[in-house]
Amino acid sequence: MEKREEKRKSNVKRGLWKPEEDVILRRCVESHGEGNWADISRRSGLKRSGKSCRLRWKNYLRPNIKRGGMSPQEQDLIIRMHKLLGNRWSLIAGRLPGRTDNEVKNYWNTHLNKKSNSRIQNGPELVEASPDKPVMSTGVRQSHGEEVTITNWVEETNYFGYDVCMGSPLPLISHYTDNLVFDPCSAFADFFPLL
DNA sequence: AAACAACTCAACCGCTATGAC
DNA sequence: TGTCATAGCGGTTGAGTTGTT
Repeated sequence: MEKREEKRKSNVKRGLWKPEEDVILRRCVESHGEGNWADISRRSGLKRSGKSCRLRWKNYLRPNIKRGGMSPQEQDLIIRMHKLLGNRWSLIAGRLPGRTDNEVKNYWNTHLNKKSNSRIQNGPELVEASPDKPVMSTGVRQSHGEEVTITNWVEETNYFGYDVCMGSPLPLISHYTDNLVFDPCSAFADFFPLL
């Protein structure tokens, strides 16, 4: 029997979460804490895998989660970060308070991918990151692509000089007044924490 | 109103990283 | 050092929704 078929026939529940399941999971996490998802899965009595519980909590139930449409600032930041990092959704989401990697990824695939492509077509040729050919490496997941030196990366992306995404000589630090400021210093610290 | 296509997004899958033993 | 269990990540799927003919 196929592995996948075996899983489907097991008694682990899958599919959309019901509101009552959310309530149970929330109570369980609040009383036992985040972390041991296999244990939470057992304690909750929900026939969900630990993995499924973790995902549901992380993407929908945890406090301070932000739902709804992306602001123009958020869109802009996603495009810029994607230009630098490629499909490193968790890193990108880390700079968007209240947004999850899954949400950022979905938003990119459904909305911004086209927008970004059209910008690239209309603008000058740019260095582009991709999962296959990352412009830089964070050193967090070395299995993804080859390492490049910081110097090469700065040269390739023109990181500290120009707006890489738009291909125009705009300063990277935006004028936005909220916390969605693309600050190269903090971004650099995120990417190279040991330097 | 019905049929079909296109889109959206929640959830799942497979893989890698990490930590405990 | 090797093995196992678990967490986390990115890619993919598929059900539901919306738009078009």
